Amino acid sequence: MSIQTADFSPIKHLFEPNLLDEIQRVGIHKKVAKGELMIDIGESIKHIPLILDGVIKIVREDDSGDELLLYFVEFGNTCAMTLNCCLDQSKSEIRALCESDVSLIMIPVNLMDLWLTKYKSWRTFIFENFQNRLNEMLKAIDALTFLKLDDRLRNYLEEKVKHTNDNKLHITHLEIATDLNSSRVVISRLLKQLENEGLLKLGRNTISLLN
DNA sequence: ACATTAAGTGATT
DNA sequence: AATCACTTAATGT
Repeated sequence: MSIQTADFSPIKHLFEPNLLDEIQRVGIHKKVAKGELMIDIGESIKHIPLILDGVIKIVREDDSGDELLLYFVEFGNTCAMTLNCCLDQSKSEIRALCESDVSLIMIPVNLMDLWLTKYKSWRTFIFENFQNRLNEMLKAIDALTFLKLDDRLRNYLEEKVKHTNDNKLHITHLEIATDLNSSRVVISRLLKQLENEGLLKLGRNTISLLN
């Protein structure tokens, strides 16, 4: 996939013209299909992803191999954890999966430092990203420690709907359970409860949010 | 028709 | 809230 076919409009306003030129020259445009693994835990990072379109989900894994959803990354953003890894050349602490089809630009890591001194808009972009991610992370921690599972489930569903622009979600109870690091049975019961409260409608492989 | 996968249920910790 | 041990229902081959 050549860089020329990439639609830059989502990030156009973020960077100064000179930088945009350079991004166009050195960036590699990639399209990744829904469900694909982008970065796995332990992988070293050679490129910084700039997301043009789509949503990526960032998960953490515990010792027993259970996944826990940390947050989503949308267009015009980068994953701060990735940036983190780039800075000290360490291995990835997280796993990145495509929540939808994703279109992105890969920037070689070595340019990251250079651009920090060279372009003001790049600095702003990086700092803002760190800020955003830090906030997202705080939200994730809050949810984890202060919210009961049924509240977390509700948040989760809301966020899903926001990302897909469709209040009919195509997802299984098991998938939700692994995202929230819970068990399928519990999720099924909570969902049933929400259905009885009239908040949603359940089907096989689908959950329809009502309002 | 049979096997596989998703979802529902009661009991137990 | 989690786990077990089922059952039932929907789908794929």
